[in-house]
Amino acid sequence: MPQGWEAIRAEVLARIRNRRWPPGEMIPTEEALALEFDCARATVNRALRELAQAGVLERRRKAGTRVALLPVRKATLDIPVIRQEVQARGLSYAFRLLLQAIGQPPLAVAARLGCPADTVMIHLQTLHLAAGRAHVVEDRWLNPAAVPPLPDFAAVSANEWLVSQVAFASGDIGFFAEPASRAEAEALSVAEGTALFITERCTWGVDQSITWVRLAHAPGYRLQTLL
Amino acid sequence: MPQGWEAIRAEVLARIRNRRWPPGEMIPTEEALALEFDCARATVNRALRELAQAGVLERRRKAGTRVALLPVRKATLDIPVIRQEVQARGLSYAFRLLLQAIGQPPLAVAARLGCPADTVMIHLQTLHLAAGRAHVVEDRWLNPAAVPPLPDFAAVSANEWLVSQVAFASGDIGFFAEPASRAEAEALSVAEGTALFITERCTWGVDQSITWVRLAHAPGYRLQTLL
DNA sequence: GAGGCTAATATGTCTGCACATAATAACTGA
DNA sequence: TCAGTTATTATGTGCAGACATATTAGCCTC
Repeated sequence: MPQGWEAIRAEVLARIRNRRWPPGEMIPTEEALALEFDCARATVNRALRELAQAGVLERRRKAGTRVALLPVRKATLDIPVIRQEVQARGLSYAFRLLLQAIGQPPLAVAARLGCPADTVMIHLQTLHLAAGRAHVVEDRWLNPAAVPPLPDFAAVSANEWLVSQVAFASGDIGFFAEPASRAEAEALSVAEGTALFITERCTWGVDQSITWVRLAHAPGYRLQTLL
Repeated sequence: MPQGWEAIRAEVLARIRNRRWPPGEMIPTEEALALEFDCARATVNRALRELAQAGVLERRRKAGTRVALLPVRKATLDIPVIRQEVQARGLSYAFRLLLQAIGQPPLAVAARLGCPADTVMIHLQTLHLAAGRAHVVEDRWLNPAAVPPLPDFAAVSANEWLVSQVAFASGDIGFFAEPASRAEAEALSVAEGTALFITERCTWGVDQSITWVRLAHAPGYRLQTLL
């Protein structure tokens, strides 16, 4: 007899996995399960809620709970600060500010951030090093109106400063592959056109855009997570 | 005065965002917040638990709750069946079975799955089409001992059949960029060496490996999610 | 001081109950 | 028969209280 909501979650998951409750099937009500497991309905609710959040169950009021037909697996990615990511692998971290300038961003960037094309922004390029070798090139456009007075970006990386200093309301992130541009190739010491893993991120405050950033990872980089 | 755990979550988040509770700071105890918000401690608990799960708060028994110093952003990716992903974009879906064979997998694949190098597995290669154009090349090794009798993979894509027919206990997924191999280039109708976005996935049952799969996405593919 | 025991405390979980909410099922009348 | 209304029902949320558990802070001994 399972006890505790985690045990109940495990038991329910086991019944799904061994097909006692096959995909698409309705499972008993919370009340019935509470009776079977001899616990409060709230406990069953907690367990089933977690499974629904993981995409294993589908729940609807009144209709009840069913095993998901095509379980949409959900993977959770951690998006750490680059320094943490490098140091977590036991490598030493360093960075070099390649460029700090002021100007109008490319149209694509302004459009993506949803701000006027003639907005003047801060342009930063930073090279992040892991164990002394080029790891990531960061290309960033930053809306000066959205952030507090700037620090010295040669002393603190924009990547890290923003995360700890500027709260954002919403954002999105995309991953794709692209051949290395000439500048990226040079910064990463690879041949132009090399396949690079790119991360592109936009963040917005409540009523204004904050920053757009593109991270070009050195070959061999792999974004990995458990299912 | 907020009411309901979602309102409390929003209020707490607002206080963090506007720096009334700055990063690293301890926030009041659940009991104190329950008093302030005039609700039960369980309600506050629910709100804070969700924020902790999102990486915004760090909680430890007895020590209390503090605002995360470097909020590890967590992004949740949906890993849908390819057919669903294509159709969700309003494109027609089709697939072609390129290869079905039996043999020993490459050493790297066997090692990654953690099974003996001489295990005989099923090798499948499938081309997935979106709106009639090459979208993804799927290269899969499947452990026949782990799955029920096989269907006709020319009629049902392995990608979809597995998800709905075979339960797995654990798995991992990785993303990276790689130049197109000759075979991939041919299947996707691109030049050899083109930068491709690769998804690689392993899944295991309770006591045996199930499958290893590598998806090579056509140029332009972008894995996107909200933060 | 250093090391180890003890008490205090914030969070984690559970219970039993209540009411809210959404969605289906049953019923009703034209 | 069908549209519209009402009743039913499973989940969603809330409350108050209790005990469990992990950790810290303080104390005590050496």
